[in-house]
Amino acid sequence: MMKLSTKGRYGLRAMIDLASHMDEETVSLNSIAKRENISESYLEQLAASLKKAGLVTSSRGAQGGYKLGRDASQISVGDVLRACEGSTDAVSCPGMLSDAKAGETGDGSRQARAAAGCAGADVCVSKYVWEKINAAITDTVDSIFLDELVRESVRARSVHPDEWPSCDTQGR
Amino acid sequence: MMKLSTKGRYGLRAMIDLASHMDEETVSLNSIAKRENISESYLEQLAASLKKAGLVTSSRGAQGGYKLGRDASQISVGDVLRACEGSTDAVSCPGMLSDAKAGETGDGSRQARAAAGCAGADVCVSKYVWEKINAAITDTVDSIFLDELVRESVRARSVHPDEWPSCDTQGR
DNA sequence: GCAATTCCAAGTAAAATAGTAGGATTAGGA
DNA sequence: TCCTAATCCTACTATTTTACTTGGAATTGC
Repeated sequence: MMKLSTKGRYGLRAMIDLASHMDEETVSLNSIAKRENISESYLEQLAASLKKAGLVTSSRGAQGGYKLGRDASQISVGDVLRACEGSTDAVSCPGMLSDAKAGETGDGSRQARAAAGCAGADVCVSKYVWEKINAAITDTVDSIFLDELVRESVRARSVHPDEWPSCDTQGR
Repeated sequence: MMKLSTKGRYGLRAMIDLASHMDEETVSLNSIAKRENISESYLEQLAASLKKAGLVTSSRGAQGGYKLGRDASQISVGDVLRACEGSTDAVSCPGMLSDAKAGETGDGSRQARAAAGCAGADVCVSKYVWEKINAAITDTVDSIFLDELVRESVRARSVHPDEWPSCDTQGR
């Protein structure tokens, strides 16, 4: 139902946590997992994606751990979500990419394409809508950077020192 | 991964189709299903949701069918998606609603709340992000109305009379 | 009455999600 | 040099959600 999965949600939480501990040499997944109340082994998978995307670097062995791959001001929420979720598109319609699988019936007739694709009157008008939705999401997530969120979190803590509103751990 | 499901996608297609046939007395699901290449029985379920939301009206029996519940210029894409999908929120975090299930452990200590909810440093800073994403989506879908899409689809058909780009029927 | 239609409630196969499990590898420190 | 803390890697699995299908009952125009 168009929900962001835990990958994106936990991933962002982990990155904010990491950005908040830039002073430390390295941050272990174990410490993030404890602070954020997320399964460590599940975090490992996210860390792998984040590393692949260059958003974090790691060092192995004892006293090893993770660091941000670049300054927090250069990492957008979109970067994180795309790394963890694969994409931030709410809709991707085959017609938007390559014309996947079209003409599997063997002939290239209009009839065949219509049967394989969407057919009929309104055709890809919905595509026009999906593009707008995707653009709105992209614009939003690409305009928020980690440093802003770290500042926001410091502020939130000082305003409500002993109030920890429950958030998205079991968000489904 | 934050995808709109077929409910929302088919639902919008069906509504555009219906809006394009406002001249007819009623439109049967069977005819929509054929034109849009969507399973009729699946459409029935969407029709039920759309009807519940007041977006369509129906008449039973032979020659029965559906009509738009109000003028196409008064039905937004957001109306349709919310009816079909339940919500358009990409993320809904428990903390945004009632404090569901908090304190199930029996005591109301901070430790317990932290364990049940999200705990630690960044707390609900992510919430700030989710709200922005949800607002961006809402703004977008609530600013597009069916009449615009009908006009757009008429135009699209006249510009590409024999090109039917495959769209979102098997969009996953 | 019969055919076309909406309406309704379950059931179901496939896919995606949200994890777990079990180890191999690496490196710092006692 | 071993021990321990850590990343890294691959696979497995339970649960949930999705995308339908099935089988009918109720309604109404012709």
